[in-house]
Amino acid sequence: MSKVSVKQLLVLDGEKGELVKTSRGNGVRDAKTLAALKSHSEAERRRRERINAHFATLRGLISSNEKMDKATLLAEVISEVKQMKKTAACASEGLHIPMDTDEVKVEECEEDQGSEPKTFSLKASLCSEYRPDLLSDLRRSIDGLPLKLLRAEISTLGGRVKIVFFVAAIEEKPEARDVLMSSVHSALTNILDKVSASAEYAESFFPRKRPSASYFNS
Amino acid sequence: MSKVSVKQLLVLDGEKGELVKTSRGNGVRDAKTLAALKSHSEAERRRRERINAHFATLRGLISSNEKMDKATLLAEVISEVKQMKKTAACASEGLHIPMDTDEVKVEECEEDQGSEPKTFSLKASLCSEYRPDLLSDLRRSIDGLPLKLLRAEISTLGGRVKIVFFVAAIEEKPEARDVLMSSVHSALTNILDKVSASAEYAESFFPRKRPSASYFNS
DNA sequence: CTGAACACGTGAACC
DNA sequence: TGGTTCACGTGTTCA
Repeated sequence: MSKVSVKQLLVLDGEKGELVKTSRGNGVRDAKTLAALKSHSEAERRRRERINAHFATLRGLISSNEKMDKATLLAEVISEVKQMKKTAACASEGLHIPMDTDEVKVEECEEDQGSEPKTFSLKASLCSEYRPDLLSDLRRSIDGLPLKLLRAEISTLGGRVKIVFFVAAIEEKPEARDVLMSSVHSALTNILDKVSASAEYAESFFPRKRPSASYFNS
Repeated sequence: MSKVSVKQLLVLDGEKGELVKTSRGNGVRDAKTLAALKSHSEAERRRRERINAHFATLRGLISSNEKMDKATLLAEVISEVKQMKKTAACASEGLHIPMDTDEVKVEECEEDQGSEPKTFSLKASLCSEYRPDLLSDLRRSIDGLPLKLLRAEISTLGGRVKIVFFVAAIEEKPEARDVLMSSVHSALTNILDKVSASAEYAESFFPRKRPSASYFNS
């Protein structure tokens, strides 16, 4: 172990709060460790400022206009996010409105009965941020599968898009259904991943290493 | 001020990390202050646990599946909340709902200033009954014009569709604007005529009014 | 060895 | 006066 194990006493003067060394056994080698300690505390201070800036931002974002405890602020944020996710899911389910959560869903539709050969229908949906090649990618993925596209619905809202399409497949074997459903699912998931990869816009604006050019104060 | 101002030296043993008092000048009166100190540290510990529990909850709520820094986690939460608020506001107010009357509209957007070459933006919209080849017809029309498609919004409701798209054009001459606008308008009108031609019989049943999209008006 | 990230205990301020 | 919240410096650990 690389424990430093400095055999010395660090004496904290309770009156002035200064830290003085009582170098026991060796001379003045504390210049380095002192500098290290200082940079350490400064780094920690920067970290604190970063986090607290985000806290301040959250305070501004939360509808409540009272000043809150850090903990209760987080609790408020949590409940608000939960509520928003719930209503978003509701809106996305009932109406076909693309809400905030990216998702892909594949479910079985009603059985096509009586027709020969036997077919079954799927309802697949993809909800994501829009990107230019989304539709062509989607078409390519669908074309690559043994499916017949029955109907498709596309809706957009504020840069987001929800695509629902209904496809039919010939049922060769009963066990082929799940395979097909999962392959549809993975095809859509790939598209969704490609979206989030290409739209990787970083809203991060915190200088990693900068001699503290006055963060912000509001 | 009720400064305690204990005149004593606190000696930190660097080897074991223990904190020992070297009571300077007075005896062992720390029984009370020690208890207070302990309860203080315990309270602070509880506070930390509370906050960190909320951090953990947020980690679970955020869609990202990586484990993140506290600060980045907060940043992520902030951006998600912002996004949610944006789409929520958009959904409640600015929805482009396909209404009862077929129409095509072409209007000028805000001027793009400062960019070279000079461009200007148009907002064109088409609202009609849906038919299968509508989108491909539209795309063909748009591709035939000297326009750059900036953004398009498609929304559907009950078999009707409204398509709004924003295009930019290079402004060669000032008088070319009106020419271009009218050509866009006629292109869309042609598409709309083709739609109503294929669904002509339905027009006689619903001359003018329709059950409108009432459930968007909360 | 430097740096980043965390938990901890403590001083200060505010009911 | 305690009780509670915050900021700070520090020890520790990991990459």
